[in-house]
Amino acid sequence: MPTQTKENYLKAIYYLQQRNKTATISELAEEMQVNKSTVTEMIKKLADRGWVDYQKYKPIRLSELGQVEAAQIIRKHRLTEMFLVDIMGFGWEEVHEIAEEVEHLKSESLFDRMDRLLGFPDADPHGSPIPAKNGELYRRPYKALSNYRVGDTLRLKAVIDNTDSLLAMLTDKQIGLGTEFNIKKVEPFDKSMVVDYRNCEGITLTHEVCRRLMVEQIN
Amino acid sequence: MPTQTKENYLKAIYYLQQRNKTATISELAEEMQVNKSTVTEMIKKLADRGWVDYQKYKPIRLSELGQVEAAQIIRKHRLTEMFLVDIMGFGWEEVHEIAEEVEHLKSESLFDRMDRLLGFPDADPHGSPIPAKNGELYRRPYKALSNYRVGDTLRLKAVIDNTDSLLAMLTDKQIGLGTEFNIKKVEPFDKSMVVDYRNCEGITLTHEVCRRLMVEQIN
DNA sequence: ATTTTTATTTAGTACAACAAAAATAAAAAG
DNA sequence: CTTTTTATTTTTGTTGTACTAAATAAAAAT
Repeated sequence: MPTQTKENYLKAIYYLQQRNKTATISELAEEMQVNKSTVTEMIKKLADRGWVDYQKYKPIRLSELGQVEAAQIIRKHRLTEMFLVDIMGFGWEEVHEIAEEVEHLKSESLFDRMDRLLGFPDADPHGSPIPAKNGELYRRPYKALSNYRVGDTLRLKAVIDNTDSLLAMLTDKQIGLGTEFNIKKVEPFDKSMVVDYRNCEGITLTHEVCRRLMVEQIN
Repeated sequence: MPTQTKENYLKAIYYLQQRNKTATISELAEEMQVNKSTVTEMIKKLADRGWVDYQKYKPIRLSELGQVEAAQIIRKHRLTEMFLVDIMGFGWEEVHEIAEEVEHLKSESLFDRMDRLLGFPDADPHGSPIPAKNGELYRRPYKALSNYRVGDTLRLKAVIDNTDSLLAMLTDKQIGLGTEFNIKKVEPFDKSMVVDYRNCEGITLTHEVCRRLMVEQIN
């Protein structure tokens, strides 16, 4: 059974792999805010327990086992977030921190019950998919809003790299999952977008924001 | 901030104090299933941090601070149990283990939210009182069913020393909080009681059971 | 007053998580 | 293809938590 720290390493590798197919010692050291030597040591331990495939000086990848282990932690995290929002009434910008703690609980029955009470949801409150218990995950092929152009109509399906402050801003602007955007203008200078949605017109979203809004096209 | 282990020591001292006004090294060693020397060492650390009043060879007591600290853990435990039963639909015999884990979470807002959703309950699903955040606790003056005699009518208000198997047995016998008992007979030989309740008549409860059923008299 | 019980001290183990500095390997640049 | 740079690993060492066994001391009981 991994400790909390080891679980956090597994998560970090999982996310890095998702971005870059692979993880490096340096990336992990940056991510975990520790010395590279600490990471090397830790990776050896994870390799010993069969959670990562590792040969020295080579990039790191999760093993089958580690993949499942990591996915289960992420499953717990995302189920918890969904539970906190849907059942307990928290705002979507409040739940990440709490879920960071709860995801390390061992009681499987707790998470199974959440799952059932929520009707076996397939995404968390930010639209991130919830892995199955066996580690499988259906990733939807959404693209970022920043990839579209004037005239396109898009529905918000997920927010990635979501920090509390980003989510709070979106809430403030009345943007949530399901919101439908019409792109009115794209500024060539800074790639910011002017969009309409709901009863809001001519709202400017910076590129930094648009990069994080994952949408599906509906026209 | 206490570690999980230290929190468990605080709880253990709290419970022992409740029974005996005070806790000893030996009792704690037995309770925590560790060597006495381990306990001595740990108690010194707790004393250093101001959670227990301790002089060597003398009995141990929680300090004001330790009292509050312990009460808060117990608050979290009991709120969690209540939440698991009332909101999540677990049976009262299923929740102790889960709550043992959840009680160590640091997110205050989670427990505050549980509290609110439950309507600020004053007892857990087994009738044990829930401490306030400041550590205060209103202990009701219930007595054990075993203290009463033939002809008395009693309402079940709490189950103490509740193990999962005891609770499962009570559920099986259709006994729950609020159940009203009529004492029909008390066997002098083994102090077992024959009682009527609901639609059940002539049910025998051993002394071991009756000692753990805390009741109020209603006639 | 001596024995027994209980508690403490001492000395040590094991493990987790970390870092600094030196050594080494791999990759990039010349 | 050698040199330089960068990335990684090794070595050595720290800190903290939780624990034990054996020796000793204090308190309680006979």
